[in-house]
Amino acid sequence: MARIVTIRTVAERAGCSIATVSRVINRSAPTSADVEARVNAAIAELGFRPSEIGRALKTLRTRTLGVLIPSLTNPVFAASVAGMQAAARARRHTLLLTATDYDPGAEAELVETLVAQNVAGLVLTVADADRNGTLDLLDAENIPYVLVHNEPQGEGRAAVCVDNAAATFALTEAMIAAGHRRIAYLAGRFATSDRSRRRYEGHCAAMAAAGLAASAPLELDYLGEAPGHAEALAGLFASSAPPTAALCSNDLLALSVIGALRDLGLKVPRDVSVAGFDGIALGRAMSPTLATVDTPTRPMGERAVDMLFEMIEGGAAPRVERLPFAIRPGGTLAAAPADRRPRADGAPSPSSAPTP
Amino acid sequence: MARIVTIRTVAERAGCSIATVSRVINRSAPTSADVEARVNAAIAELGFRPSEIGRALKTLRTRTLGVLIPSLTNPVFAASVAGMQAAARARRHTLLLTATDYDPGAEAELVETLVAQNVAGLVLTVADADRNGTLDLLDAENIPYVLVHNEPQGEGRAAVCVDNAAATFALTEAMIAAGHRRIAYLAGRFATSDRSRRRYEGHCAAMAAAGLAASAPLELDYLGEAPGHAEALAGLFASSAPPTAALCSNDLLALSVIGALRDLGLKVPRDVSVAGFDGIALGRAMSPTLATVDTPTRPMGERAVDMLFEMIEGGAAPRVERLPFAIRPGGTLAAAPADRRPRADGAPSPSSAPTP
DNA sequence: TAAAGATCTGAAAACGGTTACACCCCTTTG
DNA sequence: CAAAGGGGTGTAACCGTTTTCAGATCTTTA
Repeated sequence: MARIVTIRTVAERAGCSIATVSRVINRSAPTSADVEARVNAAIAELGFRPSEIGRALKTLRTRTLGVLIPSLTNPVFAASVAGMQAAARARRHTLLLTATDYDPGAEAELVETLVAQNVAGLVLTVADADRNGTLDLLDAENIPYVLVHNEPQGEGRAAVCVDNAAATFALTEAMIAAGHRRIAYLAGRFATSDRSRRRYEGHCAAMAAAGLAASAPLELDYLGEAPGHAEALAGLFASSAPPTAALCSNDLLALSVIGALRDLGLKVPRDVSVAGFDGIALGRAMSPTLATVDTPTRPMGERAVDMLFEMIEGGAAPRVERLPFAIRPGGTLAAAPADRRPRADGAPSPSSAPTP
Repeated sequence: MARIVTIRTVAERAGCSIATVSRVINRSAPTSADVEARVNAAIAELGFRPSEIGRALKTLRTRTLGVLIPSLTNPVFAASVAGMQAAARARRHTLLLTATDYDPGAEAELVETLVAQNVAGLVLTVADADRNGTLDLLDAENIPYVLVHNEPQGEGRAAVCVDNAAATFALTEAMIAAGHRRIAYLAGRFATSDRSRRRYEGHCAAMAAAGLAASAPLELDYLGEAPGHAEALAGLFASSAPPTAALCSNDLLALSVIGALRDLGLKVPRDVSVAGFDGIALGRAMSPTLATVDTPTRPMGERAVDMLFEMIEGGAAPRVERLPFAIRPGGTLAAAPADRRPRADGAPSPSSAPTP
């Protein structure tokens, strides 16, 4: 099965040496028009296609890029992989795709698998780019890679991302402008991830700028069928001064939180406003629409691959590239309700200003 | 860069031949406990990982599966690739992923690219599995492959799909039961694809069974930002006896159609009922929810890879496996409106029966 | 005690390409 | 006319594995 026709078969048919065939294929050295024609004819007749394996063994470099993401089920990563695929195809490369299923422990093994295949370079979305043994290893072995969605500190590592802190700052500002004072910050399982960290920093900065106290982040597991978010949130929202808004570190988590709030008998956005982060299509389609941060996921994948090639071919130095984002207003973020407990002066709460 | 440490380095360090190292790694022949320990120690110290390239060159078989899909942006394919990835990982294989971007002409070239990488097998979603030169070529070269989402005629080709005709039959029945008599059938760009064909057949069969005439399918391009569906649909719905329902050959198309109908001033489902096919998450989240056929996309990807391994390892014969589907009722499919034009006897239309 | 296994190991030949090197032949130049 | 140069080609080494084959050592059996 598979391929029986090799470069030797072609050489025989064309009446020349395998070296000449190779030269014709790769235009790596001048060849006479005569032999060139014979070789091309033989290739066409035999349906020959040079084995990438044989080629790779000699050059120790494949026309393949290794990709590692948490999960394809998350439309954010699916979109960025789609972008990578398009950019790679434009350069006649293919993607070797692996997914960790949100298990940071799987990262090392999967990256090793990819490296063992002699990929030309890697595009990775890891849990934490700041302290990551796998990335250290790649640095040491001088294997080119670009991070996507991660936002590492400093400029030592190549990455394509958005300015997570600035985005969450802006989103928090919008919430504050809508009159919210007690805002819960809900983080996904990746609470320890670099982007989660940057996002929370942005949130805290915005709260501080408004003279408000940020609450500690509540870590939730946003995967699986029945994550039991309702119970996790019950305590938070049963307090005497419950949050009037919940800022979720990503859209999928926001959807789950909205469902959990509904289970608790709370209406979104009447009782609680909710916002997410990422800008998935689902958020646009649902009702009310999801307030979130729109991020250019597909272009991020494209840019990551382009940057990777700049490093591979041009020896470009690694740098962090931040793509523009936009706050997307949505129906889930409304004016804060008037305080449920009567205030001392009995006046209506000033926090019921309309959404800007 | 990349790997400097080869099997030779390990052999040197362990004080044995490379053949013995290979034997220890693969347990392909008995080795003494002594040398085994030395080799394993050397491997660990050097951080050696055998090159898949070198291995593949000798065995002419990689631990890699080639995947070809139309697009990752469609959650249907993203989910099935996620399933493939999981199943492949369980067998220590990785996926080489390519996408056609809905261009059937790209199929041949991309499959060739995959084959040139000596993949162990292929998982494909093609436009048309019935007459497909690329598949003929794979058959001739005896390269194992499994189709997903395609529903080929006969049993000559391995495939994992749903019974498209039966599903559309059931969906059409539901529409008829809701009182719809004039149903438009809207197909995506893949109007000539095998699954589109089977789906339309099921629709026609259900219409015939109810003594109704099926309309010819209207082909729409459901990609891009502004597909201009509104204009395409304008003629159809401006007729004197416009359809009261639209059956769309997939969910993404259904979403686009709903938007186009809205642009035409028609309300869904008050004026027109709409149903899709696939069961994407978006359909559940939107309001009203999308009536559709729920298909097990992720399990389909898993099953396809498992089936592929059965063929590669066990030499299993190709067969078509149909996974179960379910009609998912949704708010976009409601009772047909009473006929707008008064009937001869002036009586109310009997078609306004409630949804079952 | 010699012959016949059973176990373990190493040398070397693949696998399918690329490429350094040598070579031939033809043209140009001193 | 000899030397130099260059275009076109072939030979063979090499890339990192696996695997065949033969050999070495040790144990068992006649």
